[in-house]
Amino acid sequence: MNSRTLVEVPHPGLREQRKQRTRRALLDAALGLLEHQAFAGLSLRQVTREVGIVPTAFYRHFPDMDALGVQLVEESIGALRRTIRAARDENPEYDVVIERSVQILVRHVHAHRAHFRFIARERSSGVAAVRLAIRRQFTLFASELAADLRRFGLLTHWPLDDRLLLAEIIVNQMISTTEAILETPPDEPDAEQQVIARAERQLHMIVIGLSGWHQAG
Amino acid sequence: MNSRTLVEVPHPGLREQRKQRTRRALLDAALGLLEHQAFAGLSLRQVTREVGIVPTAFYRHFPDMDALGVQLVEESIGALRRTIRAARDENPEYDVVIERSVQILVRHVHAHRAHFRFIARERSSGVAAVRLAIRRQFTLFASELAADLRRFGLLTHWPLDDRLLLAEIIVNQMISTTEAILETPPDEPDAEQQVIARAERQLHMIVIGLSGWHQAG
DNA sequence: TGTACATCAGTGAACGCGCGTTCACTGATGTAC
DNA sequence: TGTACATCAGTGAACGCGCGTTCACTGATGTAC
Repeated sequence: MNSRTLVEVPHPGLREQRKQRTRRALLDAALGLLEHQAFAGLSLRQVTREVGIVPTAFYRHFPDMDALGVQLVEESIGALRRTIRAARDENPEYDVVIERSVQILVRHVHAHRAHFRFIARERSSGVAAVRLAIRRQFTLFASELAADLRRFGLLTHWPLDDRLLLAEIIVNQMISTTEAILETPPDEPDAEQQVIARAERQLHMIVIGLSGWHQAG
Repeated sequence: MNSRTLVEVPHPGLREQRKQRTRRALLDAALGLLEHQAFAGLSLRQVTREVGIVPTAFYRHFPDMDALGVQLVEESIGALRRTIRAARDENPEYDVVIERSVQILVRHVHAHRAHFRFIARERSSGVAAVRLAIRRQFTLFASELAADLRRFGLLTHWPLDDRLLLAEIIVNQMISTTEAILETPPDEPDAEQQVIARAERQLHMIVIGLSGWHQAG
């Protein structure tokens, strides 16, 4: 199997390398333009102009703009989910998970600001294909979180359904936090620190406050 | 003052009546078209075509499409806020407020489905003027709720800041619930009943679960 | 290694379309006397 | 009540513009021998 792969792809090939570079440039150009406009308002001609190729060359890479948008969703949320999963695996003790999770979210939003702005904006508006792709990823997120919550030890006596409801609340809260981070000016660390502090306290309120709920309620 | 008003506007005048009817028709036509597309993609010509007037006549009513969008935001959220405030005033006992609030939300989403879809979609994307108008209304909502929470008796010993954080969590949760209701097909009451049941349980988890938090945490 | 042919990323002209906005206009409604 | 003028919501032609998509093409890269 290894040798077969080597035979089929000895090295990518100069032409293929250049093609991949152009494809990447189209995705990055779109992402850059999406900082200041909605995906629905983004034209094929704008993107190719930004890259420096002729509009018709776009069709060598994507059948239409929708396909480019779905690709952006998949690489954005894919990277986020992989990193958050990995971080949760590294920190199985529930009492540091909240601080760590907020830190991870903040770091990710900084590192992939454009991707997150795109996701936040297209989440509930715009092109149907893009919106559905985003929604599916968030559902996956919540169910992964529900499974992990169990491992934290606090909520093992809860029914599965209630852990899922709680996971949804947390995901909603983190989406809202992401939007708040994106809205703080990049040059105001104080404003952002305040957003972070608020997010941590809100997650504490939800998770720790609710840990005793089934006895109390 | 009364007589002055009567003198100035004895009756609206035939021409003024017709103008207001056309203005209303423009707003309603836009709302109808927004069921199936984003505001940023809505053209002045589409709206006037729907109403049956010539594109240039649009300028007799609004300086541009942005102004029409902001007007839609204000009438949508204005109506919602007034009704929810009134309902809370009618039901000062905190233990019925959750069920009542969810009922009110559901009834409103049904009665003003198009308005709510518009708000949900434009909340985080699209035109800046519209987005900012929506955000301001939600902030007002949360601070009104924080004030009312105090009156329910449960949270009087909490610091003001924490009541505000909790109010934000609840508003986020209700926005999320609204989006879930909008996504259930109108002809599937079972699916919607499930959304309602989940929303009520999640609000219970937040409000009742957290009421003992300051002692426990 | 050298040659002859195939592939295919990117080119450039052309198309028809819907857009926002301008402008001078029309004719019903409103107002002053 | 009747007349003469003012207002102004809606008209219709025209404009320049950016759009997505088609098509035949070019020339560098890849492949078979």
